[in-house]
Amino acid sequence: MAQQVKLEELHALANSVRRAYNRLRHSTDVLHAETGISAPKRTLLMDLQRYGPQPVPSLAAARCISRQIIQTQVNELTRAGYTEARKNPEHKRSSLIALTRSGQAFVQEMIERENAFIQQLGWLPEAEALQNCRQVLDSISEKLEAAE
Amino acid sequence: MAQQVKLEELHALANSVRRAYNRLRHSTDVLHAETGISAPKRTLLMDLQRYGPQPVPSLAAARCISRQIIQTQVNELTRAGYTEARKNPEHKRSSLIALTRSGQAFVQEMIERENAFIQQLGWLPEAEALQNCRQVLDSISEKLEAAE
DNA sequence: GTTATGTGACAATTTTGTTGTCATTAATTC
DNA sequence: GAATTAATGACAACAAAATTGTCACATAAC
Repeated sequence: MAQQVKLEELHALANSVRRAYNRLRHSTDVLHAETGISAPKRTLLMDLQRYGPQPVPSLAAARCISRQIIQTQVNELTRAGYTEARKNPEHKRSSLIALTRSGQAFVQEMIERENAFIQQLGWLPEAEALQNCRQVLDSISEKLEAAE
Repeated sequence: MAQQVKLEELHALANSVRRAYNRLRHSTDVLHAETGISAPKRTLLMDLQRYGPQPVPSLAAARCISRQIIQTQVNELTRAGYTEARKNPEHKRSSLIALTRSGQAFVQEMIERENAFIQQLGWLPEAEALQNCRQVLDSISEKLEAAE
């Protein structure tokens, strides 16, 4: 019985995650529209900033999509000067994709644009609530990841 | 300064939402692969069960996408017997999309398949943590929605 | 009654992602 | 060390998902 309640709570959370994701994607699409960089590429750049340089297959695995599409996006971002390939000390064949100076500046601008937008909303949840929420989501992601 | 920390916490949460969304989508894709119903359509069916019958434009607005794509999906789901159009007492032209008996059964099967999978993971966060997390996500979604 | 709006239908296009293949290079195994 | 296996980048064909634009028509607003 208690289990039943918990399961429903989890379904409800999954629903809220989808809702937040869609809304977040839409708001940032509008906010960064002028940059001409699509949502998948923006996420890629953000990930590189947050997690540091990574090879293409690892970027693909993190998002559960094929490495081919990430490769294409990276190629285009590299052509645009936002990313570059660096030597990988661990694997000689698979180079690390890293933000260039220009890419770092681009990410910084995105963050500042988002910060301004958030402050314009004039509201934020408690920092502790945010942290707890993040922990729950991350632990779910990790569990699902491990279940592969 | 404290504001700076909070903003970073929010960016981190947005990142966790994206990560959880992708992982969730992948896991459910695998779990429901045999049904042959795509993720967008599954979400549509789930939404109809959770929120009840709704007109097409409202389903589109909830997901921040054009009404045309929802219309197409609804048409296909109706052809498959999972949804049907019902008279809308509020708007005479825009009918309510509802789950048929067969659609309800399909959703029920999905839920049961997911429940079995969750229990197989042998783990769940605390119900209270889930609830708090959901509240934070929903309040963010609502704020973004209101900011349109 | 006339105008404006919202909705469903259809079509063309773009974006995003998958799948398959190939050559090459690195890692593994013997 | 040689042979085999696996991983990576590049390319191509294809499929899915979503956008944009247009049209007809019924409803709502004026």
